[in-house]
Amino acid sequence: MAGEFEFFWRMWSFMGSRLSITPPGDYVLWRDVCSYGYFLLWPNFWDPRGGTFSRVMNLTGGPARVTISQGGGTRGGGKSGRGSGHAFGDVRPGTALACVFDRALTAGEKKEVRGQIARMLRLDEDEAHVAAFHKVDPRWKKSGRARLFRSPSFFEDVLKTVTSCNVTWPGTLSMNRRLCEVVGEGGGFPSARVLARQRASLLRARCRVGYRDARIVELAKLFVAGKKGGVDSEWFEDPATSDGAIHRALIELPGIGPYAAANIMQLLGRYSRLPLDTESVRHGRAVLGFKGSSAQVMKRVHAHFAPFGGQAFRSYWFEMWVHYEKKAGAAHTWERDTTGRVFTAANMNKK
DNA sequence: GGTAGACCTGGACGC
DNA sequence: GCGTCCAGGTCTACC
Repeated sequence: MAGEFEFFWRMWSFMGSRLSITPPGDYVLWRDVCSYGYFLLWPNFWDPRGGTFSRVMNLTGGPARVTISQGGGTRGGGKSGRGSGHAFGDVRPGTALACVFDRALTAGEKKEVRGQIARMLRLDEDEAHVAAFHKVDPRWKKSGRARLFRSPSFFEDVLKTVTSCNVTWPGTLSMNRRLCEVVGEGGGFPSARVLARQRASLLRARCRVGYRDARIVELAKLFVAGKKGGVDSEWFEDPATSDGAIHRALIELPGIGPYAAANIMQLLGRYSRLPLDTESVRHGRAVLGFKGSSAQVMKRVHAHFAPFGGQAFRSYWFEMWVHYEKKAGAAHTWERDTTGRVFTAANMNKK
């Protein structure tokens, strides 16, 4: 009997789990994943030829790699008329998402990973939510753009934002890759618990995070402390918490200033504030035609998008994203290690 | 409240 | 191959 049990246990472990997730009726994987720069940051990987997204997920029973496709994630030429050049571009919106894992998951892990995938892909933003945005800014109704890719956890979103501050985009790519390779379990993004145990000097030397080292460890410790005097993720994710309270709490965190706080707020689905940075100034000058000092252009960009109210960030972002795509091609065609390194305005200007 | 300078890394550039 | 300069947002000190 013991031999039979071992045989079945081995077989069960060897076979990877599969999940089917029904997204909102207008959901398009290639459009809604390749909508924000974080889809290019490790451990995330978008395969522009296959139309699949994969990464290592941190689960209770250990790391597990998932590959997500919609309508099979087929290869080859398509007839989408969207310029995708891929069959996955023709997938009917709302088609079920197929999630394939590299190991068997327990029932508890399946529930856990469904929540993480829903967060990452913004599956909570249903058709009515999208329509509310398009009502305010109809420019994006035809393309259906509305959802912005984010991380499976609030902690990863905060860390990714910290690694995007005061550094050029290739530096952000490098820091995220090294954090996953050096500290992450099984190549996944390091959890708060793991990072809280690290020495700042190790993060600086091996992950090349520079002066952010101590701030990252401090942030991780705050997330581990949670409700006990630290960062209570549930409170931040609770729609009942006011924008003002969240902004005040974020600014108090180490390494989080006005730009990072506004960016984390959009990652929490709160789109009223604009994370204005040097890219915004370039956009203000190059696309909107604003003149003056950086501070003056920033003020004008802010005023320009103010009429969009609670949707300001998405109007601002898609305007800038479309500008990137005009220069570098559609985002779902970007290779992480080539176009994905140079798509920002700062790099395109150098060209 | 506004401003200046330090903080680090990686890439570009000149020699 | 080496040295120098620059971009990038946050934090602190100072006015």
